[in-house]
Amino acid sequence: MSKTTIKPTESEMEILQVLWQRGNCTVREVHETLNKKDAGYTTTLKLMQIMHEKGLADRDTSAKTHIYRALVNQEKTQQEMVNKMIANVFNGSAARLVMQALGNQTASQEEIELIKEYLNTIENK
Amino acid sequence: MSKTTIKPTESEMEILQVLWQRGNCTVREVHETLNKKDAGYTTTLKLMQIMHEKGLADRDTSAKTHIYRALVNQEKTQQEMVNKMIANVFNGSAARLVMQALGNQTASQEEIELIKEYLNTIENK
DNA sequence: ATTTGAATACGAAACTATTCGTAGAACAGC
DNA sequence: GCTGTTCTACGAATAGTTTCGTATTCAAAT
Repeated sequence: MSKTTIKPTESEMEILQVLWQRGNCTVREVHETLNKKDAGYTTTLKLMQIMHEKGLADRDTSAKTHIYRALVNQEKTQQEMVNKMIANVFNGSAARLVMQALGNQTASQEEIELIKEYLNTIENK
Repeated sequence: MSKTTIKPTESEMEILQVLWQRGNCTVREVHETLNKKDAGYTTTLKLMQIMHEKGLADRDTSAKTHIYRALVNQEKTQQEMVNKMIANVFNGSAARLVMQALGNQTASQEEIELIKEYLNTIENK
């Protein structure tokens, strides 16, 4: 069995989203993408250094300004977090989570169509 | 605007699930329902006392053994946590979360049927 | 009434996460 | 070469979470 799964913290997740979306990034780029009023630059730097220590991110230190990239897979990480939430918040019922997710304002008509197509896909096999 | 939403911690969520399922509970009942090998009784007690301080739970202290009940609504809390996850992990896309949730082993055939019905329901209005 | 067992209260330790101050290195422009 | 800016490194302060040890209270049973 491989090493126990690393669960990113909330701050780490925010940074991972930027890295997943934009690929290789400097600390400055990440920091400005998530422009939180509260946190300073060195906070973002520190967090990304910790992510490197934990194995969540890799970095190229050949130049003065380091380039970071995500080391964990986006789908796999999302899958793990959803599973954890199903177990921890929805008592093991994926259906309940889905319905809560679709019942809110963030689920648009197009998204619902996407999901229906997807349901057909997984049902036909 | 009401007071800022309280986000339960992971341990608090475990306890809330018991309170939601079983209604009124003593600390002993909660502790034995989630029989974690690691945590002692006073740990559960302390957590539930903190939940009371935070307003997550109410308690009846008229008898020696206190009776706790959840003060936060299950659906509302789940909704908030799903929304947070959509924002924080799925970049705002409810559809992506749903697909990840349905793509794993915890989604059974019956659950998928439930969801299809639900989709028809919300589409017909 | 004394003992025993179970409950609460409380504080502190251990751990984790987040934030920032400060120092020093690298570099660009003058 | 200096000067100022940008970057990394590092340690420490702060905050939040989880854990448990210990003291005390309460009540039931002997």
